[in-house]
Amino acid sequence: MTEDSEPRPGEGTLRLGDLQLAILRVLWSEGEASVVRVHEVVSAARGGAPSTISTMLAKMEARGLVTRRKVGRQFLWRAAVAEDHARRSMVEDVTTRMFGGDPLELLNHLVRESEIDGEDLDSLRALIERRAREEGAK
Amino acid sequence: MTEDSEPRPGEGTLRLGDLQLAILRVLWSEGEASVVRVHEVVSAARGGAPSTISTMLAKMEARGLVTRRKVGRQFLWRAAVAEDHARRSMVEDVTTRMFGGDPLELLNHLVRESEIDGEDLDSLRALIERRAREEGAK
DNA sequence: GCCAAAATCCGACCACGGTAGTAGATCGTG
DNA sequence: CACGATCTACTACCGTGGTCGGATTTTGGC
Repeated sequence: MTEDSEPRPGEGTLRLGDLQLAILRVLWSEGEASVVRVHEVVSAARGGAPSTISTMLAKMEARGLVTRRKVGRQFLWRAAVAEDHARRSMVEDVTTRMFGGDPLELLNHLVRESEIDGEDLDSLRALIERRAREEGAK
Repeated sequence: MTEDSEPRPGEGTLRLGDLQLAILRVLWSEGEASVVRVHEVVSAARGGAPSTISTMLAKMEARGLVTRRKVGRQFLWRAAVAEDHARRSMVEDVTTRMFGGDPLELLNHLVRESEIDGEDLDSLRALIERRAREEGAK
């Protein structure tokens, strides 16, 4: 048991800040990226110095959100949490915090409050039918 | 124009911490409540000293999230943001951050990933039909 | 009128996201 | 070999959520 002592980020709700999310998005879409590369993409949308990215990446590594690997004179960074996991976690968070933990309530809210046109309604119907079939066949 | 100089909390996405949300929940459900009353309810679920509630309430007043009114020897606090507004804002936030701002993507995610049984599927269908009627009659 | 109880206010801390300046290490090239 | 270009690491700050202890104010009762 020499490894595996870092706290896995799977437990508990992971809360990501804006910068963290922006960094993760680059990592998710590119697989691996250097600080310079991440900065290139992130700064285009929101500005900031390279050292800001570097510092944040270090903090995120400490929390087990990313890993790094030395290649030549630089590091290549990689996300340690899947985009899907982040999405799931964030949706679960808002569900718990604002809808008593009931996803159906959130669904209800979305259908009522969102800007949805007839076409969207159709694809939503299709979605439900697909899910109903899976449910029936289980 | 002697009043109305506090920044209205309607602009921008309002991000609420756990304690803030817990406090607001009490205020939403009771209309008005004293620090002691809020503490009574909140501490039951998560502990904490009365002064913690008091301090947080003060910070929240500075941000325009709550208002207060003197009654006898104590203050009665009242939420300045509607529960509905908070819900909408939080859902919009996660939609923007994780689903490219497209509510339909979030809907999709929920139908795919949530624990939903046949009955839920039925009420969801009803929801959509109702919305479709409104949409058609507009 | 005075005191104990009740409630509030004030100042202090910690954790963490975000931001960056600057120093240190490394490498390619003239 | 030395120098400038790259990259990374270190340190320091600010804002804000969260947490209190303790001082202060207000009151009701004796």
